[in-house]
Amino acid sequence: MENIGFGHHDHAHCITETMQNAEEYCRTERLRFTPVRRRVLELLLKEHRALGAYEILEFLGKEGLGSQPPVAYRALDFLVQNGLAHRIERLNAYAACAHLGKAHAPAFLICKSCQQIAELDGEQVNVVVTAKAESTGFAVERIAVEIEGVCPACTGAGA
Amino acid sequence: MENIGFGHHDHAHCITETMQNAEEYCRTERLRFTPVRRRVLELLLKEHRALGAYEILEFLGKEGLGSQPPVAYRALDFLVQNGLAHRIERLNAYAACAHLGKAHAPAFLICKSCQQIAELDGEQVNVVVTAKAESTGFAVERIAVEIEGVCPACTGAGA
DNA sequence: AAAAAAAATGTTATAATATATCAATACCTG
DNA sequence: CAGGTATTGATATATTATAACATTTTTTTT
Repeated sequence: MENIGFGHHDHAHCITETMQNAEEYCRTERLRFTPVRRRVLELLLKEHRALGAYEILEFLGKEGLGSQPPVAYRALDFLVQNGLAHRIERLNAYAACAHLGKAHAPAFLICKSCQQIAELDGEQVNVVVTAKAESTGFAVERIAVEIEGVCPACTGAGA
Repeated sequence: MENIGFGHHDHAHCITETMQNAEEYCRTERLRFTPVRRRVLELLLKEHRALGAYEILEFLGKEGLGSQPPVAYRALDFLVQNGLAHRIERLNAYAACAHLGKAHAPAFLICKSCQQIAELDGEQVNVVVTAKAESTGFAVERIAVEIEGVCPACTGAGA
């Protein structure tokens, strides 16, 4: 798995490609990629950072796609449920998944300064942690690894 | 570091010992271990699970120690800040630290069924994650590892 | 194609979690 | 004990999230 970092990249391309992957993924999985759901994923990709449900709702409202909290929460639940987005517990916020569809073990880098988040490959961590946990008889279902700090760009900028 | 698990233990002893350690820790660090702060830590130890701020506030209210949210949040902030308790992001809740005072890298096991939490030694995970993160130029400040699943007791009970 | 079932959306209301602000009090420290 | 700092008290409000039920859309079955 490739680590998606904080570096510069072809953002327009990363959006269209991920959206295409999402379209295809939903088609093959027979999931309904409805307008609201599609738009929420697009917003997450476009902003390229973790967005709160109410931030998303604000965008949706402006675009006539709904203005009540459940609209945003339902779309986000759908995306998270199907691995198209992740919930960042630390921030009570949501970010587009950087490795669409593939089962993976994300570890998140959260920049305190610019709120951007990056997704590291947490597979190794996952293995270690699972072994440890299961040796105690605990049945692991979900692992969240969230790393708070300052990204390279913000460190450089003196933040 | 010893892993604190879900097994049976001498709970009264674990409370008094941890409280004593906390008292001493605060004395040597010149921290003010005020009645509210002391009581909140006691409650976390007594319940032996993650408690929400408002659950704690309810206890405090009954005991005349304050009834407004900031009372609970301030005490919890103090405990977390000084390593006497941890915040469990996944639950928006708080748990007493099982390894008082020592710098450590906790990883939490969260039982979906009984809400008890256990603290694993996350040192190994910490090292792996920190190396990975810092190789991207990210300055790590805080790592949260939270593992959701079902504890041995609840698995046995068919939960 | 019509009927039935399932999934998604619209809408209202409210619950749960958290913080800002400012006044009052307690407690160190010189 | 005067002055500064940390803590607590109290009010208000912000932020995040869900329950519940009506309506509409889509899919499946007949």
